[in-house]
Amino acid sequence: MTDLLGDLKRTHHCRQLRDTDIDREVVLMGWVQHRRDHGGVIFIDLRDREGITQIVFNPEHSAKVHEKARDIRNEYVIGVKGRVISRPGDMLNPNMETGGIEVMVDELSIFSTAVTPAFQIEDRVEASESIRLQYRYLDLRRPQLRNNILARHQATMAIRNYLDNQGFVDIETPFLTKSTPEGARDYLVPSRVNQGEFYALPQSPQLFKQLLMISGFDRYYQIVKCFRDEDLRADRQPEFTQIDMELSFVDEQEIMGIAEGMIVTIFKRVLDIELITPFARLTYDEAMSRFGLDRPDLRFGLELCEVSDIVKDAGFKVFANVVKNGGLVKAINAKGCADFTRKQIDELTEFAAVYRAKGLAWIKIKEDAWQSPIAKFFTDQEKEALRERLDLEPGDIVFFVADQPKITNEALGQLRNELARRLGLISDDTYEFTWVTHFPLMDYDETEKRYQALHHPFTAPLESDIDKLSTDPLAVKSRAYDLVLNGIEIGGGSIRIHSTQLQEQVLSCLGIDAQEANEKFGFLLNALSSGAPPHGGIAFGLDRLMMLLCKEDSIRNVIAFPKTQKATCLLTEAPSKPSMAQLQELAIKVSKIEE
RNA sequence: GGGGGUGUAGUUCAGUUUGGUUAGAACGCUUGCCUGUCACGCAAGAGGUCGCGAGUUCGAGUCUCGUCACUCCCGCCA
Repeated sequence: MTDLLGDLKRTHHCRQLRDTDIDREVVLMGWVQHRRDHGGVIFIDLRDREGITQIVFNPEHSAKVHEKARDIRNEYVIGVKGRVISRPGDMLNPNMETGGIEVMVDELSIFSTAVTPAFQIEDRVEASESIRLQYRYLDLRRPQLRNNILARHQATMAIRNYLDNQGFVDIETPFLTKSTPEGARDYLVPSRVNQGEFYALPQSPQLFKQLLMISGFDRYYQIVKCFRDEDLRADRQPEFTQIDMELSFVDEQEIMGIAEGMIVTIFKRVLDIELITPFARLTYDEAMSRFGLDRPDLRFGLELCEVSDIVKDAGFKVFANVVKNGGLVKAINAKGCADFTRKQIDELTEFAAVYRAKGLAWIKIKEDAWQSPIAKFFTDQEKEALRERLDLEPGDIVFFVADQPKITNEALGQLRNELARRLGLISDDTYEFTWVTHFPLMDYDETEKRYQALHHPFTAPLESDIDKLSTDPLAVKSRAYDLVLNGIEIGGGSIRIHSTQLQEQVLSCLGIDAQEANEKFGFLLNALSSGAPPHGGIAFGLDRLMMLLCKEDSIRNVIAFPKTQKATCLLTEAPSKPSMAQLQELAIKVSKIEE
């Protein structure tokens, strides 16, 4: 039989009491973290959201309460009334915030018993992820996960405060909405009232926030769930949260400034770190050239260096042919790493192969000679040019990738990150931000044989590039920008197209004719022709941002109830099969049913 | 769709390379003892479908095939 709350009123939480509270009569409530029964005196560590306080049951103080306390087990939920006392002499616990005091219990209520938990509720005990997800309510009791969720709350409060001060209005947009043909796979929701038709859950509120600008709300924001039915990763969940913003009458600089201010506020509030602004800015072309990726990690050097011009006529046909066919030969000089073993080099080659690099050429620079399978193919002149370009000194090893530009950059850019990890060049406490700007407006989809928007079809092209839309679409740069933190994209946005005519022109470039455009985005085109202010916006991945702030390597650890890699919820066992009645109501026949 | 890793007690793992007696350890749990611990201590005890299924074998946790789950990555993710 468990106790009711009765007229017990909690007076303090479990991280609150100090020696200034000695002699005070208090009521604490919480979960039993540990019980230490000495036969006589019993100690219990009482835990709540805030922390832990030691409570004491002494038979000499109250035999009846002590007797009752003998039944208490871990994770029972109890309430105690008692007096704060100082700990005797050398019994202070400097490892606990409340280690100077304890509560001598006069009254004990056991609100709930608890079965033995599937795993111990302690940070030092790491259970497997599937057992943690199955008992997520227990996992969330662990300080690490609990603190992540609390930090997330701090972050969203800081965001709401900041954006409110900047004149942003929080407006909700629909979850049951229209499928957008471009982009990720949609989650579909069948309509009962309109049988055979489906809503889509939004991949982002993109179109609605642009409509809100046209409605004149001037500055909109929303901390909002978005849905994408694609395969999961450590930093990708099917439902995730964006800090979504849109502003009228602004340019890139103003949006980036406001976004920086928001990031600064979050870091101050969550980590008490003062970030320095403005953040670094790189153009897309520069990022690709120097780092190989559009999300460069600026915490270390190891920059990429193009050597196509030096090796284009080399006896090493692999390099020469790549250059002849429009490819790119780039290199990284890993300073002082000439002692890499054959095994290490093989591992790195394998690593590069993941990103479709066909090989990884290397040269070790020794005191007297170059040691390398390919050194013999270079003339002295070419060697000298490489030495100068790559700053080659004895003790260095240099890695080359030669392939089509996309592959060369991706493989070598990833190799750069991998080398930095292996060499311990990455500091855990450094936060290096950079904006990446001037993305290409579109790229060419080889499988579908058409141009595709890199960002989305509503992104404005650079004004100076508009005339290239018809002549050289791939050369058109956009007014899009990403914010990158430590090599991870945490946000992105753009100035939008606010002219119907330009929007139609871009859509036609993307192979979407007037009729199709009208079916898919007719409402947007109509709205654009009804008085659209110049506008733009940005959206941040709250989960990724929190992952970095909490030093986690998966966003699952900053989401209260995340899904597994197969997009299931182990706690609720979603998704599940619908009943026949449900399917009939929706006029849906399922073709793949196992019984 | 593809490649890698993992799966053994409630939990975390060892054992699998080279098949062979009763499958171990730590923590947790139960019981007893213990009045100053704080990851209390001491003693005793309970606890196993070796993910699941088939196969090879005199014999399978161990070998083979299949399958399921979790996880990392590639593709995919405007």
